[in-house]
Amino acid sequence: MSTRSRSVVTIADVARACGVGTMTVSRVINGKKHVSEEMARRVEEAIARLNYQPNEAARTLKGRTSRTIGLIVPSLSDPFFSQCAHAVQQVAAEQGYMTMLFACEANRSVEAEELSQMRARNIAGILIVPSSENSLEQLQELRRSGMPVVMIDRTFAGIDAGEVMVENLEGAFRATNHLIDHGHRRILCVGYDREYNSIGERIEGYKKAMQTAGLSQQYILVKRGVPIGPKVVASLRSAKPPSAVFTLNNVTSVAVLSALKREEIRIPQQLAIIGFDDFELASLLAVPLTAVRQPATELGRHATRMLIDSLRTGNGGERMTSRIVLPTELILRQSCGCEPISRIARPS
Amino acid sequence: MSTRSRSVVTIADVARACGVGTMTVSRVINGKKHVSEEMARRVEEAIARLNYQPNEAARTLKGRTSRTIGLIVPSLSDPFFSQCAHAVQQVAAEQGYMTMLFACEANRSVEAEELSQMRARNIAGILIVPSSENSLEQLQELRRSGMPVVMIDRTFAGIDAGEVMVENLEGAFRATNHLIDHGHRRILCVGYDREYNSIGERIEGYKKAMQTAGLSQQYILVKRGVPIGPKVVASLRSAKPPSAVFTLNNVTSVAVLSALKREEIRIPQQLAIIGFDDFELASLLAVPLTAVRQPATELGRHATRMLIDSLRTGNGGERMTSRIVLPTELILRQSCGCEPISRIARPS
DNA sequence: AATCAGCGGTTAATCGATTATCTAAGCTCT
DNA sequence: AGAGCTTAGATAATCGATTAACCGCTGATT
Repeated sequence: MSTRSRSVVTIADVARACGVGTMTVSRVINGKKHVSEEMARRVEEAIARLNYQPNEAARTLKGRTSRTIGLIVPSLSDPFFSQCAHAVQQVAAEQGYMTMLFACEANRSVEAEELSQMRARNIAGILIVPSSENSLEQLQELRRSGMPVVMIDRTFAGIDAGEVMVENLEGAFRATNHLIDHGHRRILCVGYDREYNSIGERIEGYKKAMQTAGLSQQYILVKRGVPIGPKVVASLRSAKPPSAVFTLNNVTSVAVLSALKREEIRIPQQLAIIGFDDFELASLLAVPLTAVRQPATELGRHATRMLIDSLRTGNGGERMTSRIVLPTELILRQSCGCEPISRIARPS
Repeated sequence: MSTRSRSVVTIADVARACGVGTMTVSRVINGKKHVSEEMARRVEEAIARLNYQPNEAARTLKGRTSRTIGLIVPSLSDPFFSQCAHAVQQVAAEQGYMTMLFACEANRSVEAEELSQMRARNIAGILIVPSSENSLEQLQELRRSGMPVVMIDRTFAGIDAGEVMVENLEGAFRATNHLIDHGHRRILCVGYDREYNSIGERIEGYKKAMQTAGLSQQYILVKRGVPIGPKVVASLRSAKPPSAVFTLNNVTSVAVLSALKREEIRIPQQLAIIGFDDFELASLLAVPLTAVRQPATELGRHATRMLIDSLRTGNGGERMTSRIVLPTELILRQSCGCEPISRIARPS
């Protein structure tokens, strides 16, 4: 017994307890060869008895890489991202990796700081839902130093990283067409900023549908932080009021719905609405929201597998331009004018 | 130029570039004394030029503790926890700490694994919303080894850790009384398991209100995973059907609302409902939900400050039985029979 | 009989930053 | 002038696990 009360059990303590060298213990821990079964049993017994646990910092320092992947999402309050994060954590855990989860809250300096931490902490690889162009350079530098990177949901051009996306254009196209099929002619496209390509693709989908139908396009696109609901309400009082809106994401849908409720505007009679990105409570809303569902869980799963693959094969140093694009699904509810299913099923 | 292309810039590289010893560089990085301003400038310039970043693993190994706190929550899909996590991350970042966020998804073995990782990674301190009694022993052991621990939202008896809670009993008492004030006599208390003391306290609040009013209590308490909505619906067809329900948390509220909607049961006419734990979309629901709001952000803030305080003062080794209890707030909407405010404000 | 291969194990170097200890120089004060 | 103190910096030990290099032994090969 030394005087040190820190009670940190090291590999040397275990070795001493068994009367062997540290290398032998290390071999047992890492399942390497050249250890007799008998010895392995003794060592394992000692590990259990002393409640020894390898110091991750030491392992990382020597091994140059931790068995940890970093996940950066813009926000945890958006269920789309939290669902995604959940999937990442599950798959990573199955594969023996820990996940460090960071929410940058769409703050570019926070995101930069987090990326910088990734390098400092010898993260094995990065999963990111990039939220600011500013990080591009930093990501590129990480790529150059051999760090595998997979981008989820959004991508930046000019960076050699994996990509896992959804069919934004197609989803938006179908959503817009659904409104057109319901007889709407003046359809407003609403959303926050267009700094992410995913939003851009959705806008393209809307545009394509409108053009194909020979309709003129109407937009309300604002910067993050600008209240968007009131603008939509105001547009209803304009000369050519829209009869329907297509909201470009979750947050927008909620913002618009709030404003419409506040103003007691009837959905879908006065204004129909269809949103990109579905969420759990969408079906319990005053008027259940028709929405384009994104496969958040699948997105997270695929991205994690892609990252871990390139970790395993060690080709993070090479090009890693895999790209997976997942389909979306249009969930029909009542906000676009479809008949409520329950009414059809059981007329009262 | 050596042959190593790993491109890891070390403190030695920086020192060499300035023609000084590593100690000097280290002093500059950590803002210690005994370095001339002139020298400090040169070193900082070299750090910037070489894009040097201290290796966190090495720092941790030597310093015995990382500037990282671990946060374990049961789930990320529950907005209460994600809001809380957000607050933790913010406060921690302000204080120069990183947050490792883990979601255990109420899985006890995952929680155990995560706690074990905490120790292996020399986490400075732990914030936890404990979800399984099984972790108690593990937490106690971590406490004994001097690791500061703060429990959020729920606590376990017999563990010497900080606690940041809400006034569960009081909140539930007021909620139940609100229903009683509306003339309800048969009030059903519904929720998942009672393995957390926070749920237990809410039940106590309900019980106290009912007893005080001389009413008899009715419960539906099920294990996690059991569908609870149908049970509530079934109770309406019993001999003594409840006229109101008090749901013990977020998840329960949503489950019950779903079932009521499916069965087309009118709220609050056929059944009034009041929930513990408010959420963003509560006001946009078909019938806006009256709920007991918990100060999730404040909870996270206080817990983080408490943890970092004990990290600073280094009294994590001592007793750390601080306890903060935050008040709740009853948010009146329409699910309990109150007049819709908008109707009052502007009769149409 | 001599060499070789593999097994089971030890010793010591290493990863990168921190830090105790030490040297040298500059300064004040009697 | 020399003791005493502060400043500026160097050297080397240290944290705990991994791993290259090495050693002695046994049994097989030629």
